[in-house]
Amino acid sequence: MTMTLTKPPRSARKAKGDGHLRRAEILHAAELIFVRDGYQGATIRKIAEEVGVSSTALYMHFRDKDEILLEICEGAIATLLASNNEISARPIDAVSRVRIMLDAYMRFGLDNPNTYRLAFCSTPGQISAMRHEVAADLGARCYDRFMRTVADIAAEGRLRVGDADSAAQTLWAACHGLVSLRTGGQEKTDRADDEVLMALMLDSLFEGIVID
Amino acid sequence: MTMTLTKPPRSARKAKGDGHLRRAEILHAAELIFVRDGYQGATIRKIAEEVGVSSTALYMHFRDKDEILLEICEGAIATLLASNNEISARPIDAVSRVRIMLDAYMRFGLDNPNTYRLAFCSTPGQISAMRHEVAADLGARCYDRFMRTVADIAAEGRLRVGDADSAAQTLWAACHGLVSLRTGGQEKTDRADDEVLMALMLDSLFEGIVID
Amino acid sequence: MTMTLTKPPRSARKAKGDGHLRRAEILHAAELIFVRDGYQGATIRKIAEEVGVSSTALYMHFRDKDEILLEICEGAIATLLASNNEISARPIDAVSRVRIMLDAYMRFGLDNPNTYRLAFCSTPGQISAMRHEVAADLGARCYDRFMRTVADIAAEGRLRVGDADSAAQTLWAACHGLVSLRTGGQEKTDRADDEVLMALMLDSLFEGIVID
Amino acid sequence: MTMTLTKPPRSARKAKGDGHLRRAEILHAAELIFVRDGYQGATIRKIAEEVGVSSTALYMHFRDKDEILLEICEGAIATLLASNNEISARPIDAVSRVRIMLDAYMRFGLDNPNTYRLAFCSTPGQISAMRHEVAADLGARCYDRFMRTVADIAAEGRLRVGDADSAAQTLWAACHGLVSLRTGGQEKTDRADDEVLMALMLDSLFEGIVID
DNA sequence: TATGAATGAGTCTTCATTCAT
DNA sequence: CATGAATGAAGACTCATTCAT
Repeated sequence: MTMTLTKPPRSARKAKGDGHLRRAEILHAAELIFVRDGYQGATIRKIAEEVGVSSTALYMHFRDKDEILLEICEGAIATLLASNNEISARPIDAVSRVRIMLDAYMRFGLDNPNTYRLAFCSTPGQISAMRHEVAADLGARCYDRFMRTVADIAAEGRLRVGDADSAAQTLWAACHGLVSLRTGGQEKTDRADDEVLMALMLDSLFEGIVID
Repeated sequence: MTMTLTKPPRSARKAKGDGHLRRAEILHAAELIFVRDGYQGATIRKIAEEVGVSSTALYMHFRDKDEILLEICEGAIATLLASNNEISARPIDAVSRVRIMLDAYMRFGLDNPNTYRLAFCSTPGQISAMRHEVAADLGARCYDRFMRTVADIAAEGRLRVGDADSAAQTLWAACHGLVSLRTGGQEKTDRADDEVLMALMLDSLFEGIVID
Repeated sequence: MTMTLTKPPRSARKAKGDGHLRRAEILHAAELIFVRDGYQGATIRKIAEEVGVSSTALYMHFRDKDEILLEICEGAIATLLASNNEISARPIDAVSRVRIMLDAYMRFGLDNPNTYRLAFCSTPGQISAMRHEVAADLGARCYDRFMRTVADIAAEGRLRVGDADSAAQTLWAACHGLVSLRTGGQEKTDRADDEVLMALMLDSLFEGIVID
Repeated sequence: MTMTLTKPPRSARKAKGDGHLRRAEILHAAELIFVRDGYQGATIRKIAEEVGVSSTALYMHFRDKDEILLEICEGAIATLLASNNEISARPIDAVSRVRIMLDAYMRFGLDNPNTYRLAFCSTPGQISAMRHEVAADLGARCYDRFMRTVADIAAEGRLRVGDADSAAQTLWAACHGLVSLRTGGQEKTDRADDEVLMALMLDSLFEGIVID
């Protein structure tokens, strides 16, 4: 029921030499800085320094700062979309599919905390509006894929609430919260293991945390 | 079972004379700016302008920018701590107390979205490390209060999992996720109402979202 | 028939201390740089260095770079407008008034070459469009004052061409050309004196340079 | 008495193979950019893009940016020099020759506004000093040719002032002023036609604008 | 001959912060 | 208590130019 979902190396087709290597390098460095210093704290200079090139060099590969950020977001969301598409096609019952999707979602977040936080914890308005649409569209399709699977549960009559959209949002939000807290660095004392928490989260959501 | 928990208006009178009034005024203005312009968009100058004084004046009352931000966070967390303390003292069963705590927590977040995000969604490193400890400490006590109440459920033998800490983290994280998504501005289409989602979240967590 | 017309010191009413002194200092320095390095070559940094302050300091007195440039232009044009207004009110014949205006115009240009070139030799589009209107309006009124005086000549039936506007533009343009060349640094060999050229220009324009 | 004097189109064929064609192509493109974006707005990159080659390629043909600019200026001035030489050889009276020269001069400026402004309205210091000499020398010969023709008028005893140099500078300056204003974009309202102004300028200069 | 990648210097501008008053 | 003036560091971004290929 679990599934490891790490971001692919972004297809480094080095046919034309190494042009795309630098691009990937920059994206990687940018992600590192984002975790460390937050969205706005990730300056062009810091990223360039991390890569080991001059600030100017970044502008050869990306139009502006937002393009870097957005590309990371898009990559993350696209990965999740692919994941959701794949899982939704599996010939198993709807409840299992939803659980697996959520599990994959959380694992992705915990495995790629920087990318995750950038893509899912940043306020819009921090990114250029125009480009934001692309990411928003991908995200919408990603959520849609998930919501439709939740609707399958409803179709089986197994949903405690009739509204598939509400149920989907609730489930997604809960898992998002787990990743968000665990990757936010808000170290609470005596933290249980990620695995335990993920399993408990899914169990709670589907079957309840208390015994009647 | 619900409980509205909005931060008090912090007495925004423009009356001169008392130093503490000015301090409160500044905090109030700072919060407004946070709502409008986000974390890093809240500059000292904007805050000063909102208050109607010079930038320099802020330094009469606060050591630096972070101190303002941190004080707001502390206020938010302190409010929640008070809430948790009050609820935990109610002569009702543990499950109800936990539900009410979570409900109050979510309402607080949705009612004070930017204060919430500032306090609970910002990465450390965005705020001066030293001062962060104070907030972290308050947050820990806040969480502790909550966790002990969850432990009460366990003591009643009604917890599906023995580990109260894991359960508490899971519950808190799920509710945090809801607030986080709803206040993050990642507008998904066709959103159900906040009230519906909050209720559904609690029901799902406690009793499960699917029917066996 | 001549008239010295140097820019006034910009009314340094130092009632409120010395706030306006810095402003004047900056304007003065900016003018110097403009002559030396041209319009776009006059950077904020160079101006600040000339004044002896940091670049940042300029922003306390001017919103942005264009505001500095524009203020200089406005001052120059306003001075000319005042000159034209004063001369047009003199109780002498129209031809004399026009000659004196042109004379004053050329003298202003030769006495304040930097200001002059900035105000009259820079292409629009080099300055923020919005602010440009103010200067354009002043310039229009300045020209209008002149043109009306030329129209007085026409009313006296002494204009070789009926169209006062064309005549006015021609006269103005010719004198502008003299100032432009003499202040442009395009040192031609063996240059006669400014005084000689100015007189010759006016004589030629009004009575012709050749003898029939 | 008029004479159209437009710069030749400089053979903008894209055919590869000959180095000199490329050079001409670049000069042609550079002129286009000057018209569109002005002196400093004409960047190497824009020029290269217009030509359809990389920025680096320009350095195969020109030492640096100034060399391109300067070559355009030289071309312009050389064109004028050729014009002046041709006109000065015509078997007509000196006054006519001077009028035709000035007419050709103004037409050249109005037909090639940006080349003109580049060559005749830019302050030295905007262009590398060393290279400026070449253009200055050409300009001097150009002016010399003109001045000698004015001297012919003086030799005929028809010059109102004995000093041919002063007269030549005055005439040239006046016509320069017309072109300068008309190409500077300082749009005054209700502008008469270029043709009218040019004719009026020449008539005024030679015969006077007022009637005795 | 041409290029993609890179760079250092420089552009305007904004920030949090300090100091003399 | 408050301020106007000032500043150094930093922000994103552009430019002319170079170098290895």
